[in-house]
Amino acid sequence: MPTTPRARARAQTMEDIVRIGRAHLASDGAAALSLRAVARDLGVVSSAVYRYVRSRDELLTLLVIDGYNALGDAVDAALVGAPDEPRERLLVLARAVRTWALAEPARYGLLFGTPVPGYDAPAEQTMMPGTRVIVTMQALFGQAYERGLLTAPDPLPVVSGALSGSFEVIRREFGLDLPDWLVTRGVTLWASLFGLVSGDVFDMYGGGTFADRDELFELQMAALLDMLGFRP
Amino acid sequence: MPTTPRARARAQTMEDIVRIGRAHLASDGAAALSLRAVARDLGVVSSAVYRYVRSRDELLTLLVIDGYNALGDAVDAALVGAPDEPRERLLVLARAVRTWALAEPARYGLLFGTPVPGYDAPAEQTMMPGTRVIVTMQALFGQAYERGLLTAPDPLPVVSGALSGSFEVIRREFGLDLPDWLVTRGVTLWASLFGLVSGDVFDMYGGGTFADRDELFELQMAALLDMLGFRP
DNA sequence: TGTACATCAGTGAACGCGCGTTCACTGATGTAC
DNA sequence: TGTACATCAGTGAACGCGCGTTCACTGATGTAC
Repeated sequence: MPTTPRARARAQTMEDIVRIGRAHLASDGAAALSLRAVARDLGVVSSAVYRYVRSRDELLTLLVIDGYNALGDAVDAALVGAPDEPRERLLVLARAVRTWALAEPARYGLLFGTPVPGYDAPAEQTMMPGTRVIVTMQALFGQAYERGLLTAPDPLPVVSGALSGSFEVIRREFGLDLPDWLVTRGVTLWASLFGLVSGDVFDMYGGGTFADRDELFELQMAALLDMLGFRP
Repeated sequence: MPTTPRARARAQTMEDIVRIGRAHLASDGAAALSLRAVARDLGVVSSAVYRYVRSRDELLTLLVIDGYNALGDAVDAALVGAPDEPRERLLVLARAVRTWALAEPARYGLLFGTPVPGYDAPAEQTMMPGTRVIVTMQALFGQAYERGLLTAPDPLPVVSGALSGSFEVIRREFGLDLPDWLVTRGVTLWASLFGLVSGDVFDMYGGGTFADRDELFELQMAALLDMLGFRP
């Protein structure tokens, strides 16, 4: 894509900045991310970084987008070889999220942890990459539903008109025709999955409480997939 | 308790330091918490704070303990007036956690969000207050089980010897006799609850995605309590 | 193909600000006789 | 009850470090004629 040497050098430097930023995120956390430190590692005077990045916040935004895409790519890659069976594919997706999060705790924290004080991710830029995983999940909910793999709760939960309207917007956006109860349970699964993963990554249970966390996660996911409506 | 004027003044100043620290946590985040800033607000020269607190990390520890206790107190207070019905009491507990978290996002983030880089909470001091809510939950699981309100999943999940051993330790520590499947589902409920709450507090769904988040939370909790085994 | 001009990456100094922690000190409060 | 001494809260200066951002500048790269 970049044609002239200068343009190629620029693209390379841009990549380097994000890579170095990632490393600083991992070692010092998002709040301590500093353009001066990035410049030092880049081997350049601090003001030079401003040729590439308008401000510290813009670098944070680049890292947020980079993180969402890395997670999305990891999930997509894991699903490529998975069997065409919605429950199994949801499990594969969940495992991929957890594995990525455990391997990249700082990036995971940037995306799903405490917000960075004084920083608001610009929705126009982060929305698309930020919804990749939930979009994939929704599609799998749709498949499971169409194939009759899900049992509706009995009695059906009562959803107010206002909230049902929100669900309708989601249905239209994703072009999926899921009933209200499934949207509800789907968003419950989604939020719960991030609870399980955060519990592991942020070490919410004490260090040695559970002998085998991988196994615990499998059991937890099984419980949550039952909750979604898969017949046991 | 403190008898001499000097001791009373000391206790008061200690309280002030924690109170000011809480305010800074809320406005600037844990990573930016600074003893100098606390000293400024306390109306005292920066080195004076070292008469009360050994280091910045020690102040963080005080705030962690303070936070866990505030959450524990909020939950206990909510349960005082609640009916003697395990499912209802679990709902009340969950609502209390969420309400507290939404009212105190910074403190919630300190306890359950991204770890503060370079800081490790000393387990000897934070363990006790840190487990208050889960201990209360476990007791409610126990009550529900004894009263026959819960249906075991069928088939029962298979738990390895190692993990079952971890469950046994928990059973002994809390003096409760819950079967493995219930410990599993209990810890799933616990982690999922914090997923739902984090989703709300850290704004994981976009701002206006759901018309009524309180209602959504009720629906989500209903789904999770079904998952635990309450007959619908 | 060669020249003139425009673009751009990177420099170095500066502004004004923040931080944690140590240290020798003063003066007030508490205690033992 | 009074005095001598010990304890302790708070001061102010200092050390050595960090940060984001702006600005006028040099020298290399790219482009239009």
